Amino acid sequence: MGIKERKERHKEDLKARILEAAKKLFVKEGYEATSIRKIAAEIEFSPTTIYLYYKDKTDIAYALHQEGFRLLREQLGALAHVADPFERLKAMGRIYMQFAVNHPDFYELMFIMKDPMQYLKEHHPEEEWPEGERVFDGLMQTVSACKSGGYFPGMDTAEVAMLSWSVVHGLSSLYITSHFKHIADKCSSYALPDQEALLERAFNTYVQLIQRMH
Amino acid sequence: MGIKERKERHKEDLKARILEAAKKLFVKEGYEATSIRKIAAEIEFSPTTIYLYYKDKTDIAYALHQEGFRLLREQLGALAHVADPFERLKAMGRIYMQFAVNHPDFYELMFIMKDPMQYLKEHHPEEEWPEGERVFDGLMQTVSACKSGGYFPGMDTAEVAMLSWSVVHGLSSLYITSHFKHIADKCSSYALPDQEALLERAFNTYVQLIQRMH
DNA sequence: TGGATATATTAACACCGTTAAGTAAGTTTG
DNA sequence: CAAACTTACTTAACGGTGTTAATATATCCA
Repeated sequence: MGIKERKERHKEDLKARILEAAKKLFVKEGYEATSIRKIAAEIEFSPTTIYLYYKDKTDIAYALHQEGFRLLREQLGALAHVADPFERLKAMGRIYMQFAVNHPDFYELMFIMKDPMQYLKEHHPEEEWPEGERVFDGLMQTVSACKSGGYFPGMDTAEVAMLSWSVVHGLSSLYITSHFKHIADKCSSYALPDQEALLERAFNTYVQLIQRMH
Repeated sequence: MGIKERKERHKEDLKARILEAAKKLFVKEGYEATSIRKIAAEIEFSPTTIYLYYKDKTDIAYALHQEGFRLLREQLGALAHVADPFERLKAMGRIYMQFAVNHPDFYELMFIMKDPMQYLKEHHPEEEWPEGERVFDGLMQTVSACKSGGYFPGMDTAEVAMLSWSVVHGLSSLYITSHFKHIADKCSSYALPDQEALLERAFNTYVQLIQRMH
């Protein structure tokens, strides 16, 4: 029943097909609901086969997290057209938050959940996190360029980068975990409080703050 | 075998004893490892008894989250002695982050995990979150007092409050989920990067920004 | 051809949250 | 007083989870 005629099909790289199936389930039903057994059923293999290609579930979590970073970098690619460093910094924040809003499950896996970081601890004990470092480097470079343009005088580049990341992550994660929703009514003096508009406005407040450091 | 002589002991309020046991396990082993069965074993009752006092596990999660808020408000009590609103705002941020560092499991339950918010959606559909609102109100009042003192001219109180919360939450949560750890080496130009010191420095950068809005 | 090697399988372990059904004790009521 | 009812708790079970051990099957190479 399916377990027979699968062999005829291209079995090119089973590891890739497993990840593909995992991604499909993950996007549709979230991480928790993406069980090893369901992944196995999706590709019509026995559950234990998964373990021949991935050590355990956190291994798959990390692979999905990498997938998410590919997607994020794709979005960040639009920044290449923004010459002015301060405009680039602002656009970066907006794209980051946009990504969080559009792909909350991926965002969760990349920046909220502990599983992928746990994988790192066991497989790259030297505290390496290539995906995160790469994006953070881009942020550092942009902040550095802003400094060259007279922004952030007397401030440490890394500290400004960390703070900026924390701002957009704080906003994004409180939105995703729906913590914002429950205090949104206190935040909008007028009319209905569109969630995403609130994020935008809070971010603009941050932009106002750093704009004056010029 | 224990199931006999328990009745002699004070059974005052079993619901409270369940929560007590849950809290003990939770503090020692974290949320995931705190299973209904373990809680039941701890108080020497059958697992199903738990369900006579708590609807399901997210119900217990919410109770623990409330416990965490009691603890946080206790820490925030020290703010009563800080008269100057801007100093109070700074102290508030530091106490908040200190709480996250000292009680990461509670912090996770209160501000990172979805379970307690899920409970809210089912039991208080009117978007109420008393614990969160209470703390956020305190923040709003402090920001408002700062405005009266000339800070944040022309800025919206709620937006500044949201941003400030996002800053300390962003820093705290990235620290707890150990995302910071993996880019810490890029942040400290010199010597070993004490994690908590990094948080402090990034927060100070934020303070620098808002200090100039005066 | 025969043996090693890789690949996939079945069966099982030890958990989990949760529900249905049953039991024993205490309380109310005729 | 005894029967009916209620309360508090239990046992048993369902359907799921991640993961490991043991087993089979097919492929490749000597």
